[in-house]
Amino acid sequence: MGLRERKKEKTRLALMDAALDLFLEQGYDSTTVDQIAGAVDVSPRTFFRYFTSKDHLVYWYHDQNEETMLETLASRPPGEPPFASMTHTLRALLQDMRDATPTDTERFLKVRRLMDATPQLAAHWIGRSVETERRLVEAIATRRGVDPDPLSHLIVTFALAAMRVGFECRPADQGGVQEMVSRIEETLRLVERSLRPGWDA
Amino acid sequence: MGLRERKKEKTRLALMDAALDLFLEQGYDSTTVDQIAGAVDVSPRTFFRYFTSKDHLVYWYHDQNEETMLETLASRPPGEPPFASMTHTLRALLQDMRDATPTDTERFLKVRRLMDATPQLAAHWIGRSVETERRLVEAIATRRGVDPDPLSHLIVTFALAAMRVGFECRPADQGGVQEMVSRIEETLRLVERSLRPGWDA
DNA sequence: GCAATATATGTCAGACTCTGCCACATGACA
DNA sequence: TGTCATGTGGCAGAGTCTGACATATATTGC
Repeated sequence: MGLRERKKEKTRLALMDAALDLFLEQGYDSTTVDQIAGAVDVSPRTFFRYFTSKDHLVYWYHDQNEETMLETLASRPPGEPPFASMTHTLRALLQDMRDATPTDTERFLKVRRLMDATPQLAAHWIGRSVETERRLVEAIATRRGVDPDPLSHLIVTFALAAMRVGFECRPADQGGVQEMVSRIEETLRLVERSLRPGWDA
Repeated sequence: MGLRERKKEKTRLALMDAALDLFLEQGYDSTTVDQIAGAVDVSPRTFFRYFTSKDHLVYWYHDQNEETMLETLASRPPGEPPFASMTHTLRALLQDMRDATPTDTERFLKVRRLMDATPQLAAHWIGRSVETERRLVEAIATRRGVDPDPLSHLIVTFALAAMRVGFECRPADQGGVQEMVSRIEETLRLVERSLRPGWDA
C-alpha cells in the first residue's frame, strides 16, 4: 500500500470523524461542509472528492455492509434453501460487527446515534437499502434458477426485516453494539419461528 | 369552499401536473424549480409555499396514503387479530386506488413512472415510509395492549412488504393501476400463506 | 537520483435549492 | 365600503454541489 493510498485513507477517516463529531455536537443541518473541511484543513472542494455529498459520509457503513452481504451470499452452497442462505448471510454480517475494532465500532455507534437524532438521515438510510435489496433479490432469484419474482423478493424482505426492526427498536438507547446485535439476532429468530416450514420452496 | 381555497387547490394541481410532465420529459434532476414555476406562471418563491421542497411534490401521494391507512386501522374492530387488521387496512387502500378518478389515476401513474426512471426518488419514497411504519407500529402495539415491540414491528413490516414488493416488481411496465393492484393483492396472499397460523398472537 | 507521468489538491466561478423579509395585491367579512 | 387576513412577488443571501484550470505531490521507468 503506497504512501498515496495511505494518505487518502487517513484523510477520509479524518473527514468522517470530524464530520460525525460536529454533527453530534451541533446537529446535522447546522453543520456546513466548510466547517468539516476546515476542521481537517482541507478545501471544501476536496470534501466532495471523497464523498459525493454531505450525507454520503453517513451512508458509508451501509455501502460496506451491502458489499459484504453480496459476497457472503455468493459463497453459500448452491443447494441450500434460499431463506437459509439469507439468514446465514445476515448472521455473518452480525459476526463482522462483533469482530470490528473498537475504533470502528465507535464510529458505527456515532452514526447510529446521529440517525436517532436526525430522522431524515434514518429515512434516507432505509431508502438506500432498497437498492441493496434489489441486488440481493437478483442474487436469490439466480440461486433459485428463476427470474426475480415476488417470492424471491419476499425471501429477502423477510430476512432484512429482522435487520431493520432490530436496528430501529431501541429499548436501551445507551446500549453498545453487542446489545444491538443480540436484538437483531433475537428478531431474526422470531422471523424464523413465524414462517411456515418450507414456505420458500 | 371559498374562492381562495379553490384557487389554491388549482395552483397546487397545476404545479404538480407541470412538474410531473417536465420531470418525465427531461428528467428530474435536469428540471429546475424555476421551470416548473414558469410553466404555471407563478414565482419560484410561491412554489416553495405549496411544496416544502422539490421532491415533496413527488411524495404527496404517499402522505395521502399514510393518512388513509392510519384512519382505516383506527376503525377496525378492537378484537380483531392484529395482522388481519393490517391486511384489511391494505385492502381498503387498494380499493381506494381502484376507485380513484381517471385524472388522479393518471397522476399516480406518472409518479410511478417517474420513480422507475429516478432511483433516488424511489429510495427516498421507501425511506419516507419508515415514518409511516413507525406510526402503524404504534397503532398496532396499542391495539395489542403492549408497548411497541419487535412483534408489533414485524406485523406491520410483513404486511407492508406485500405493498412494497408488489409496487416495485414490474413484470409489465405499461400496465395500468388495475394490474398493479392485482399484483399487490397477489403478493399479499402469498405473504398470508407463508406465515404460520396464529404467529401474531 | 532524475525526468516523465499520474494523481490529489486548491482556487474560482457559477448553477441550483431553499429561506427570511418586506411590500403589494387580492379575497374575506363586518 | 373599509378593514383585516392571506397569498404572492421580488430580493438578498446561505448552503450544496459541479466544472475547469493551475499547482503540488506521489509514482514509475530510466
